[in-house]
Amino acid sequence: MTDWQKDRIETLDPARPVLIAGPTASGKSALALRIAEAQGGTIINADALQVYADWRILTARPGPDDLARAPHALYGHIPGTTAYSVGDWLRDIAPLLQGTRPIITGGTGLYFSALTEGLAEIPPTPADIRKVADERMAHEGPETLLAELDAATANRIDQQNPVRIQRAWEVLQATGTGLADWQDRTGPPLLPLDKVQPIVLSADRDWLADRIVRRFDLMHEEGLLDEAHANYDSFRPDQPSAKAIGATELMAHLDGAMTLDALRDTVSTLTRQYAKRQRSWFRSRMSAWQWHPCH
RNA sequence: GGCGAGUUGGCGGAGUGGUUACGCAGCGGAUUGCAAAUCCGUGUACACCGGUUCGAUUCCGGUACUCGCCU
Repeated sequence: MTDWQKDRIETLDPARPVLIAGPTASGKSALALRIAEAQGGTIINADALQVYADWRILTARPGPDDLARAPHALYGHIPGTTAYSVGDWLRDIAPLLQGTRPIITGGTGLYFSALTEGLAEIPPTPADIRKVADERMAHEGPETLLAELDAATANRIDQQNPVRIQRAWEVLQATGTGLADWQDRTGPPLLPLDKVQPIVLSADRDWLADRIVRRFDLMHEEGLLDEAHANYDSFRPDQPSAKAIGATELMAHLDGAMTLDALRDTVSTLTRQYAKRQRSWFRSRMSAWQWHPCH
């Protein structure tokens, strides 16, 4: 165990929940594991892609050895073909907060913000409405759906962002109430910040970039290509788990359309860019958290 | 040695006598339900030296380098 981790853990109250956010490849999982072993607790996933059953290696989900060291929850519990969102995650995590002390770990800023700041209780979008929305977006374009929104919502959302428009349209369509109205009635959070020990790991840009490349090599050694082969036949680029960075690229590699070196470069670049977006979220939305350098 | 083509920002790649090409990467940002998603913002670069011109990355000459063909 490295010194900073040991020092950090000793300051933690074993009775209170711990939240660990941080950019990809910063060592969140390792820290969570050590906290669980030292103080007890259940490690709960707060990563949007690690909930999926396929792509265990690619998404850096804990493996059998890790699972044996401490109780884990919400990892790989959703089929890669099933849609999943922050709302689903909040509903999944709610009952777990009653049990043993939670150690919530992940890189999805939206999930943490929803958990500690609250999320409007909007019913999930029915599959048929999603389908219509997808088709209309493709054929008629976002402008058409934007024009059908209520004024309050249209004013609030980013009108240049097609997925924002589609979400707002789906909510209005499915519930008859505008997204803005729903958001204005947002209830209290499941886990307010003052009830938890929130940690953000911060990593030096270059240090992380190097880790990201090395992690690809580790994944490769661990059997990334085997995992890709196993997923090959059922792979659909539009299924939810296909959003994992590297999934479509891995398929391209198996098809002979991309060399291993190109795959490595591409995945590293995409991952670095993802880490940058994470940093943006953390900086702007988690300034009240306890920031801690991870190296 | 001769002839020809070329030399544009980190990379790729248009173009013009005087106003931002653009794409990628990089950097910054937004983000209350597909978030590892999606979106927004951000670069005076025109090989070098002269000449013509009110003005040259763009025209002319030379130099250097690159590529091709020839000897």
